[in-house]
Amino acid sequence: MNARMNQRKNPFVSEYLLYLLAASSEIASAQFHAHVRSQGVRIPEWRVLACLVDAESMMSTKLADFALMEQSRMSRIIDQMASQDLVERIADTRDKRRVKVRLTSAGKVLANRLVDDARTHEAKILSDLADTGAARIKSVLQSLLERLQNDE
Amino acid sequence: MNARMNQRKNPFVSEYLLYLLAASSEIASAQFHAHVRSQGVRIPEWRVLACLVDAESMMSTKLADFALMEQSRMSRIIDQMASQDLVERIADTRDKRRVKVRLTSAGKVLANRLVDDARTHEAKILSDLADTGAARIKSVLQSLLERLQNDE
DNA sequence: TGCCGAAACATGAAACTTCATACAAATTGA
DNA sequence: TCAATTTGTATGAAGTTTCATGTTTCGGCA
Repeated sequence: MNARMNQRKNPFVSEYLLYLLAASSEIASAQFHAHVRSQGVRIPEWRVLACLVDAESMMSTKLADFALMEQSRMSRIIDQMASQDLVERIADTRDKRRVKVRLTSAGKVLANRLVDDARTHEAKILSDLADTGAARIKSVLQSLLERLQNDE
Repeated sequence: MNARMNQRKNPFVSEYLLYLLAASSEIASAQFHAHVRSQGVRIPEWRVLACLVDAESMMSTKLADFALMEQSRMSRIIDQMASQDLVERIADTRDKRRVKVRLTSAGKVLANRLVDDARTHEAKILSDLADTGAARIKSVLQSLLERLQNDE
């Protein structure tokens, strides 16, 4: 099923950093995403839940930024989540252009449940990696992100 | 402008492995993807080019697998690339169900050019990372991928 | 203050992706 | 051998995402 075996046949792609990143992300996420969907939650919704779980509320643009999606898409995701009573839009009285988004109590319950599942799943991956050169993967990625952000 | 700054505000997400992977991939790729688009090539097409650059030809299903996309989507991408004369479908005489895809000579030219650009871009990222804990990122990701593949 | 450009969101229309399924060819195994 | 199953690919219809743009509200500054 999954790609990237027979690396020998693809010298370029199988050693190309951006491919390794995309493939790792894709494959690693696939397992958990299946779980998310089995709970009736779509991936973009899960991202919103995950971003809001630690924040009282967040401006919709910033949410889009964190959740790695376009503003217009975020706008529609919020629509859908609002109609499921998972989040609500709050007017910002300081700046009337802004819309803050926050979890409803049903949203919080769902978000906390999924975040727990995510932590469990992550722990499993990390423990599989424990005896591997990949053990420090999180800090490696954090450094990469930091660098990437500095030169844009 | 990109997310993930102010990590303090998002304890969960900013330390969650799958998020770090997705964000790194997304952000790191964004720069190069802009270049790809500026050449009139869409991202899925670039992936196909990159996968084929080292292979004489590849079965369409395997191509979808490598390029991290669904079979039905790949089928349509191939349509479009074929109509641009970048790839061609070849019947497999051994197994008539199969369709092999290979680059046309125009496709090869484009693929080689973009792969060169990709290598240059990658070298730049890696050299920015040289003095960082992230320097061994490629082998870290390769280990991760290997592990991920073993337990599916 | 009043004007102008920018920022935050929302939304229609076009484009793209997914899902389910269809069809054909190969393989299995009774 | 041949029915049943699996594999490889294509495609319609439904759903989603993007792009361009509209509206509203801010902020800067002459």
